[in-house]
Amino acid sequence: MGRPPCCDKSNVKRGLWTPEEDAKILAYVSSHGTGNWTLVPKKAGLNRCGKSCRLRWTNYLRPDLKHDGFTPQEEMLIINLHAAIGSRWSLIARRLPGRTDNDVKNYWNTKLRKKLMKMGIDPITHKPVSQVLSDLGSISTFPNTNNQMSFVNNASMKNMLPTRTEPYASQYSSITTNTSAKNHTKVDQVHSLDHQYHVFSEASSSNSSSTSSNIERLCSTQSYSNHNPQAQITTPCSSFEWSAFLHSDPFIWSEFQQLQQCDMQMVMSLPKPSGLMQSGIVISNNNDQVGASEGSVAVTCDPSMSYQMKKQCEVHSSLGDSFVDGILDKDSEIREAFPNILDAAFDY
DNA sequence: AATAGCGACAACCGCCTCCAT
DNA sequence: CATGGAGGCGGTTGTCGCTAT
Repeated sequence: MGRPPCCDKSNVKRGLWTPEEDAKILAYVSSHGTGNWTLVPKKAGLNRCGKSCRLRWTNYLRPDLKHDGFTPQEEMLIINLHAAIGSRWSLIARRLPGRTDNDVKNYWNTKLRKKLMKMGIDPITHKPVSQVLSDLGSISTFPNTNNQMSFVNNASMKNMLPTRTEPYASQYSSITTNTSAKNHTKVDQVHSLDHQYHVFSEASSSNSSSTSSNIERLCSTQSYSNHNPQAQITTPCSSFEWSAFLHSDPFIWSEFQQLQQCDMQMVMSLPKPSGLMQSGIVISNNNDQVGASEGSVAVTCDPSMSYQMKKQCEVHSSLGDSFVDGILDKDSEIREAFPNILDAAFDY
């Protein structure tokens, strides 16, 4: 026995909205405000589902929405937040004023995912494709090796594989002597990211008794590392350096240089930029790229800029009011209490 | 000129969470 | 404490317009 529908689907209009319908919603909201969307269609004189009205308002009609294209800074933020928290579009959208979760999701699916794949980065794991392939190759418990081939045969994968020689494949292969890593099952490797996201879900539950412990487990950029054997042994002094990867590719490197020249003020003026510090962005104090921790992207800026960003991060972190902010705040606390925590090797 | 293919984006669907009762 | 409903969310589908053939 399922839940009854919120409205009579057969009698409500569906599909694209007309300007007249938009006007009715705007008029209704301007005089009554939002809330109780099930009553909106009736009161506003619309033959639409209340849920549909709410979506139309939140995704399109809201006056604070931006309808222009995404800026490079916004792109960067989306990529890094996606690397940190996965496809939690609403959380990501909250970091982008004027953007909705639908906007971000669509932009990711149509543009950014393809862009990353062209760069040779797996958009799901945010790892270099060669490493993803080597991870797959190392999983001997696959029923048959055709799985790997079907992965490679994916059209998009074909496009990116021959485009570059990726330097880190050998570097990753050189770090397989860690015994703790060997103790992990292959299944663990496959599901390490899934696990991370699962724990995020658990932690986001307000009444979960394990919330605090989960947050503590997640509250640093090592959340990947803690559960990913390969990442674990590469951080913080990973032999793989993103900077080398970025430098090695003229296309990518020129894009980063362009980004570097862009005005970072926009990023810094975001309501809660503290996410930058935790979502994988590593800010360098000099003009040389520094090796970012595994799964992150390094962004350079001049020292004063870096200081300003860090400063602002500190300010905003104290104002955190969301789940992510909670995690980030906790991270800051732990970093202060255990300044060397990122230097410690994790062994589970 | 017709049309197939594709990308972008709007909208929908169904599940989940939260909260009022 | 249990339950039902509203709203939130992520994944998927539909539609439109542009481009290549």
